[in-house]
Amino acid sequence: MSIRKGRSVTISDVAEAAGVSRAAVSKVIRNAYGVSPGMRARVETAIEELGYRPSVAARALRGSSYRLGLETPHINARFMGQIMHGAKQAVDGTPYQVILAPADGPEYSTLESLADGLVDGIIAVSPLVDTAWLENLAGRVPVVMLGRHDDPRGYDTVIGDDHAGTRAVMRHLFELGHRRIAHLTEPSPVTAPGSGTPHAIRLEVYRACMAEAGLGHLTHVARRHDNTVPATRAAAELLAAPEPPTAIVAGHDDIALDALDAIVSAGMRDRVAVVGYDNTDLAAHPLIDLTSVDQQGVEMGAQAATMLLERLQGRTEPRHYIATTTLHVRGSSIPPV
Amino acid sequence: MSIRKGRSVTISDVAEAAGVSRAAVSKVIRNAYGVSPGMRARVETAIEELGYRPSVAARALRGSSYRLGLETPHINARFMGQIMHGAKQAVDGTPYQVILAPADGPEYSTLESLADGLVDGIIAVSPLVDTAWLENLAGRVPVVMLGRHDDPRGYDTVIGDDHAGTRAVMRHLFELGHRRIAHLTEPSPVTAPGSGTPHAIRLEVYRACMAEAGLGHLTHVARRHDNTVPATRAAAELLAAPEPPTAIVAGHDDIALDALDAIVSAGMRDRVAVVGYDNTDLAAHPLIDLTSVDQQGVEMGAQAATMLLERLQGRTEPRHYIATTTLHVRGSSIPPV
DNA sequence: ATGAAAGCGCTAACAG
DNA sequence: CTGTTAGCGCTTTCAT
Repeated sequence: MSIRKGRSVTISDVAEAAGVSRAAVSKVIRNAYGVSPGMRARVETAIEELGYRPSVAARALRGSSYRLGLETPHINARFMGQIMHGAKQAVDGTPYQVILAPADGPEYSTLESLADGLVDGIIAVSPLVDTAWLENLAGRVPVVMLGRHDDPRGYDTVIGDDHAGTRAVMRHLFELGHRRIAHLTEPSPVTAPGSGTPHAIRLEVYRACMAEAGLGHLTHVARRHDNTVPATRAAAELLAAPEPPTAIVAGHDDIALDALDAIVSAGMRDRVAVVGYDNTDLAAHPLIDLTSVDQQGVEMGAQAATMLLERLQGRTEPRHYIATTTLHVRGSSIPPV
Repeated sequence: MSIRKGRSVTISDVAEAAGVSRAAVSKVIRNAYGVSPGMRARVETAIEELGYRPSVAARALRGSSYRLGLETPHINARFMGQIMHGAKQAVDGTPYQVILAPADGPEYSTLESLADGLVDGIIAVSPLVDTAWLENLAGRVPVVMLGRHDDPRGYDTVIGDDHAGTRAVMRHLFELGHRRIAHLTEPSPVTAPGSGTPHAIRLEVYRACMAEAGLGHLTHVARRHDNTVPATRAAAELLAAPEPPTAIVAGHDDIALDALDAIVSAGMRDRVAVVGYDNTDLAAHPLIDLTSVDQQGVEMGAQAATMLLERLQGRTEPRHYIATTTLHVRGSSIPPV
């Protein structure tokens, strides 16, 4: 917190002030082996007095930046908050920091730009990028992917149990007596069959459950579309059908909120059930009161960051973590009328 | 998008492949003056073929990282989304990118760590840091501060018109007939009188309006407290009073949501009005339907980023932007019973 | 218009 | 235990 003017103080300044070599200062700031207590003390004093802060750029060029990058698609933003929280928690007490790189468009470019030497490791939610491409990326910098149901060798993964979570939702709705259940989800690329994205799996499980219950003919999948059809409109269209669904299974809570919006706007508040996914903070709000699947976002974020730290410490075998899910039943899942 | 193995390709590799000097490659990638079309073409081809990406660390060490840092306190997260969006929009088409640095605890350290050579400029929301300290920081790297009503020379500011916004809220409530109006806001440090933070100003204006209306004796300020008293509880206490307020003016929308939570839980849904601030996306949701002050968060973010870009291009005189406010009246501001 | 060369601030061998 | 040295990949004078 010392205040200094002008060009910033470098490791040489500290070395000079403490009467030691730059290497010695470097060792001190990295807690490296081989520094006498006396020297350490003098160096630390000098650092303090000069208000020295190591240049991230220089460190990164030579070794580590001590930054972990979290790529966050703005989609599903509320869930990302949980991830973020967990990740920060996990790096607490380490020299590492988490920075966020918001991905607007193509995820490739955001990931590349993170890998361009800015960070020592990457946590990302990029369901659509190619596995081979990711393996390659992971060869240059440690990578943990969130929400990928693939089984890669080069990077770690953290996923929720989308099968169990979705089955719990369907069972719950069936038990309530619902038969005409629709699924409202993300645009096709993210839900393409076999793509292995969480949303693709939720969709598959939805279909499977409907079929198993002998309700295959009532299967109905609606999607929002980027920049053209917001989820609210997709939901409204669902509700305007001659025989509207009695329950809507939303791909995640943000979509569920939009579904609720459409339902309320259509004056069908107590005729259509809604279930979300992620159990974001809003779900518990009494005005929303949304039944939702909790997949431990905070824990997922923490695991992801921890895995990255392990990689940074030398682990090379891949690890894959699966978070358990819990259905939180709230007021939005009413029985059919 | 080319895929390569092993150690990443450097500027030397490109230079060699194109049969030119490294300096030439550097000029090409920076669009600098003094490259023949022929050379440019060959270099670009080589870059493409090799999948070359400049190292951010190396560039930063020597000049710019082409990264703009946005420090975001997790408080008031929904508003930050607007800022973020605007900032990204503003850097679109420039070589710059926005990265986020979430500030958990002391803002000083997050700011420092951004300034440690990671970014070329900083946008921050740090109401509590010392002006002199900030001026110093701004001497090392361009800084734009959001929500600071001070008049600094070294950095730029972007603020909303908190006076006008809050006056609009109070006028609206008075016109509805409210007299017993409470204010629910952030913990004291951020609302300390004279601190010049947006929340301090909103509080002052609230007090002033109450006094001007001859209602000084009904002034009632409640606060949430970090980690001890959530806003929901502070609101609940307000409602439990013998003569509860008929309207609650919340410091921002997230607090307003908590107030609504408490009100609904207390079964006082149609007896207490609530007004928020920031007009976040949720305010318009029919289940929330929150009257709120719009202070153009997206525009604020865009302005902030633009100002940073201007600084990076050489501007040195400070600029200060004030966003206008608009009150969006919705269902949450009911008249007193 | 092009290239050679000198660093930016730091870390990692390697000597002493 | 401590210091010397050689770069990391890039930008930037300054010659040519």
